Amino acid sequence: MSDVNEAGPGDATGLTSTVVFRLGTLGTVVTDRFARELEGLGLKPKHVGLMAALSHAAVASQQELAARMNVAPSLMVSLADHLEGLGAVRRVRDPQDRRRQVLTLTAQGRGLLDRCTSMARALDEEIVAGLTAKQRKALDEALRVMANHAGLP
Amino acid sequence: MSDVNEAGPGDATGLTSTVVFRLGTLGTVVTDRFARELEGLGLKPKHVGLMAALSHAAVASQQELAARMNVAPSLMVSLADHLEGLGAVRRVRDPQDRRRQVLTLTAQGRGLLDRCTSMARALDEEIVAGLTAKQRKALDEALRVMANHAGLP
DNA sequence: TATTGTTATACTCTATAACTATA
DNA sequence: TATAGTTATAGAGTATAACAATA
Repeated sequence: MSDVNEAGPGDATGLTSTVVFRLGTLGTVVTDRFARELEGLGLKPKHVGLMAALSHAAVASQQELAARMNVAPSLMVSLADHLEGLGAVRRVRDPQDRRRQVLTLTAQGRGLLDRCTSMARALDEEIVAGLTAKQRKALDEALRVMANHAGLP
Repeated sequence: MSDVNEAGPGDATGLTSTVVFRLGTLGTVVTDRFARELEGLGLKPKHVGLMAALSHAAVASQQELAARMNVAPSLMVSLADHLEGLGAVRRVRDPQDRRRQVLTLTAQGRGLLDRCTSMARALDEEIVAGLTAKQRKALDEALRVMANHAGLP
């Protein structure tokens, strides 16, 4: 009887062949790579995530956004501070409830997000370089379904 | 003319539909989830990654393993310390070169890795719950190709 | 009193640099 | 002198807790 842990690379049954392991490792290298490219814009992946969230939900309070992104409210403050400093978002007090800071993406912010999206698309090409058109489509669909299943945007 | 950033959720052209964004976000939530399950075993994902690396390359020095896992040698020390404390790995000085610490996975370590692999497989089921058998197969293949392309195990 | 945002603080992870021993 | 491993230190990232303003 063969020991599952004696398998070599390309291993069909070991830990490294699980979706958990592969999504985890690929996610890390891909995000690190994206982060390096973003450095030139003075941004980190979380800043881009916030801009993307704002582009979907036109306006939102910091608390709402923090909840949606699964980060602490205190972190949302520094993300918003940074983007406000770049002129990418505007903070306005909600007149109905002056405790709330409502964030909106500025035209400049949209432009910045567009540039980040272009960078991500270029990176996508590298990542899926070894896949056929059919496989890329299948991957896109699978990722979309899994993200949706996990409550992600 | 429509603005690409005005798209709503389910967005086909925005940042959130890129492979970069989806692999990144899914990777994070999946790894966090795995990490929570590992807590009961006193392990973190990196410890499991080291055991998996050892199960593939029967024996290896700490430096070799650090290079393979893309971590600093100093981090390898603490990972090995922890696993040695659990009886999962054995450290032996290479008699040929007494500077080298050669790590090997013990029988107990193999058992522990098996348990982690089972946990990962169970998690896999949840992650791909929304996919058909055909889609799961396509996903597996795509992940395998991309990991290989990125130089990952 | 409860809630939003902010600030202060601490914790986790990991890398870099200094050090020890072997070569 | 150079290298493997270790230890000491420092930085990034993020959360928790204390605080201020508003409800």
